[in-house]
Amino acid sequence: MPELPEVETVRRGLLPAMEGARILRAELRRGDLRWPFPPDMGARLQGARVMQLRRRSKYLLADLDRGETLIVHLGMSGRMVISGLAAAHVPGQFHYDHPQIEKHDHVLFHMEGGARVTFNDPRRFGAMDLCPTAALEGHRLMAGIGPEPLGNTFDATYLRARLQGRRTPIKAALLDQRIVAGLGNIYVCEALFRAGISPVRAAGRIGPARLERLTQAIRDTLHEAIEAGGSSLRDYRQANGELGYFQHAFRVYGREGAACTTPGCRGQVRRIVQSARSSFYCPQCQR
DNA sequence: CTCAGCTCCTGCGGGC
DNA sequence: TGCCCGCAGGAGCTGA
Repeated sequence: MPELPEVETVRRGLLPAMEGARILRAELRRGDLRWPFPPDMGARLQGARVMQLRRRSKYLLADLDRGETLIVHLGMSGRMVISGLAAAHVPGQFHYDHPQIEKHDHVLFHMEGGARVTFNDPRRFGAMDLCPTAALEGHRLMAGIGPEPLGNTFDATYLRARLQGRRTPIKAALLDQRIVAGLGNIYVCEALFRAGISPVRAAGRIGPARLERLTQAIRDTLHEAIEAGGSSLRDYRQANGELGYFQHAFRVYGREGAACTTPGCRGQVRRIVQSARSSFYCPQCQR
């Protein structure tokens, strides 16, 4: 499910329940996700205050007092579901209503203030770990991750240097988190479409002007998706990171056989498989 | 170093 | 209706 815009949307949705609040209790309903939790994770979280909730790439980072940071990855199917927060804002409602535990509810954060944040992940490709905040950049999951695409170190010059001489398809290169952080299958397809670049083109054989267009397309796509996700957040109780309204704005992803949306283009969206994953593109206007 | 392919896990939708 | 198959938004690991 979640690429950078979805994780950012989840982060913003979680802020009212988590940032500044203490974790009264972290209820671990199993001992692992993709990897085992630290054996004492529950104890290390209990009573800790979330000083700041950040995002790096597709990771949520909760900086705790005590000098540790909780690292959360949502994998393919992870969600963070808030409940109980509304009660504090509804006059006359004096008790917190939490839904029943559901299948795949793996970790429950019982927050100070009455909210509950439930981590649900059917496929369990997600992950959680604790790391000293000062050592975060060296954590095995963080080390080597490339620049944030919405940050100011990501530009055509950077991309050109990183892609130079690479014969791998640009699609695969953009999915490589070491080159640029946070992109996944959907937004790579969408950005390549907007930039008019074929997903099969060798990464090192894209000229500077087209790389400029590509970096701008990546930024635009992500910004618009975050914007759309944000607008679906008005009801924060449903701030679960599901694809927001932006999915209706996909131009190629999941639209195999549909007419290309480029004005004047007679092309049809095609689906091909690259490194075992679907790529959607218009063969007419993506070169 | 680079790169393709496999792998973890569950759920869903389409075809028969 | 039920079964089987392919596919799914991630990314670490292996081996060529």
